[in-house]
Amino acid sequence: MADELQRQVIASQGNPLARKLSLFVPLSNADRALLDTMTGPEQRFPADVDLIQEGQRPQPVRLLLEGMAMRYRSLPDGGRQIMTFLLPGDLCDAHAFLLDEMDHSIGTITPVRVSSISRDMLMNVFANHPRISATLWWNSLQEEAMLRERIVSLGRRNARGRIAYLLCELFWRYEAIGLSKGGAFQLPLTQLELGDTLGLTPVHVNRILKDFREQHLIATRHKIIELIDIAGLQDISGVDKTYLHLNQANTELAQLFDNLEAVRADKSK
Amino acid sequence: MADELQRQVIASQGNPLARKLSLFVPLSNADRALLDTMTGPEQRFPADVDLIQEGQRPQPVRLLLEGMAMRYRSLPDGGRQIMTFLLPGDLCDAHAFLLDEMDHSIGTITPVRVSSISRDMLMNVFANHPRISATLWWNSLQEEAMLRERIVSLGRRNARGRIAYLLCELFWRYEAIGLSKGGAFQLPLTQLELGDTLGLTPVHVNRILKDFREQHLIATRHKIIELIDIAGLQDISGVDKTYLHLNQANTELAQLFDNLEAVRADKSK
DNA sequence: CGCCACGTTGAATTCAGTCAAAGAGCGTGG
DNA sequence: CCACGCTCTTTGACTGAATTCAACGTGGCG
Repeated sequence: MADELQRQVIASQGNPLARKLSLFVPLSNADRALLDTMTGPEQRFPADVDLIQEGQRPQPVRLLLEGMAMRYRSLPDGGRQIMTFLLPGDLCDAHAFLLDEMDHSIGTITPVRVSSISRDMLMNVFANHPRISATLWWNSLQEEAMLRERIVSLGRRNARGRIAYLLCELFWRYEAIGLSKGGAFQLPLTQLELGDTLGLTPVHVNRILKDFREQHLIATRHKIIELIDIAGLQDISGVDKTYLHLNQANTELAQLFDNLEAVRADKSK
Repeated sequence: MADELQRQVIASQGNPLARKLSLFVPLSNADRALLDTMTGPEQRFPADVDLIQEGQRPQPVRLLLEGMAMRYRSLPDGGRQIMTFLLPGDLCDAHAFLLDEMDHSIGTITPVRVSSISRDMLMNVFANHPRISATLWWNSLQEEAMLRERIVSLGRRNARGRIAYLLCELFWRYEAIGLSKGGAFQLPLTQLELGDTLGLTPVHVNRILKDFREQHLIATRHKIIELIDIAGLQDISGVDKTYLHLNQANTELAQLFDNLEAVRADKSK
């Protein structure tokens, strides 16, 4: 317990990428230093702009430092499906740079601060730093797990379940990166955006949120939402937190990567 | 027709993994030889069994050689959501071995033949064979893209659109690995399974398939389905084939990996 | 043959969507 | 400072796509 607290204290400092990746395995100071050198100068973008659009060639990997963004796809009929929300510490395309063409867009929801990681830097990390590579890998596994959970939600949960699930996921993710307070966190999404995420109309989202408020499951003020009864929401959605794989590194494997790193270090002497 | 498809399965021997990965970049003979050495002895499983279950620790990566399997999740209410279908050449968990616990199960739909790739072998490939690593990477990117497309389908398409989309995806995937003939391929799924994939009841799936048949969009006999009017199905679903990223390697990047490989080879002399 | 899972069809029900309109919040500019 | 315009939220009445329930058909297999 004390260990965990200690780790959180360390984790909540400095580089948002390091903070995020340390959720997987503890990072050494050397690791942190390396991660600090990976990111280029900071850029800012306003709300409601696209960082990259469907059909474009992927750009250097971007790291979200502050604010909220989304992966989404525009449909022929004018509709939109939001697939993922990007929170501070998330990488915009940890790997998509292998592909010729984006199959979705990334747009800002709030004003954001981002920094870029060059391809060369990333290739260097993959070639020479197995443990950091592993954490980046874990990061994309977690993303994939979130996509699967979204599929479960859209396929098998009703409107109440979907909304309850999304609120839980966002809360857990904000909590993990130290951006929650009690059960409360900043939720800058409109009801239209919630609907476009969950396959619901904004009207219906509104009705369900009203219901949740009346049942004292949540409270909202301005752009802050408080999950008063997380257990209740979990129950409504049937979601199980383990899919986020927080602090669930396969320790045996992490060890293996450490060894690989040690071997590399030896060779280079 | 069934015979012909079956013969195709047998005829298209050679390593299914190599066949799949070569969809991304052309593989050299050395690459193919390496891929051949990666896989262990063949195992067989009957239909309707789990290769691995939710909550278990991921096992050595499995490669599907023949048959069909699925990733799915069982829900507290007894329901099931199928997230992905695994076809010959697909890896069961190219990377999940980094995690402590599976967040979903993998079950067979038909009898299958699989072989395993040991962790050591995989780590070796990642450490020493950048181009193969890149193809494996592309493979998981493609999987992720399919998950996103599923989300779009479940979130924004009606029942007709969802079914049309799934038929197109399966056709394109079978076609890519040489297991289709004209617009026809083996579809061993029950209508219940289709429903569990698309968030629909089997009853409704049945009605829509009937409608598709009457509109001469598809024809079914036994477990073979023929997409008579693929353009029509695409139109109904609004799906765009590019999300599968077939033959869409970022050539510039592939080159980069080749160079990296060359440097490695030099060093080892 | 007879079982059993799967497919098919019809009728009633319901959850969520659609349409419409009014209210609330917020930035901007007069 | 207020008025305007805009977007977002809220609410009600109606509609409809998909579900549910129920029954019957069918095809493969021991």
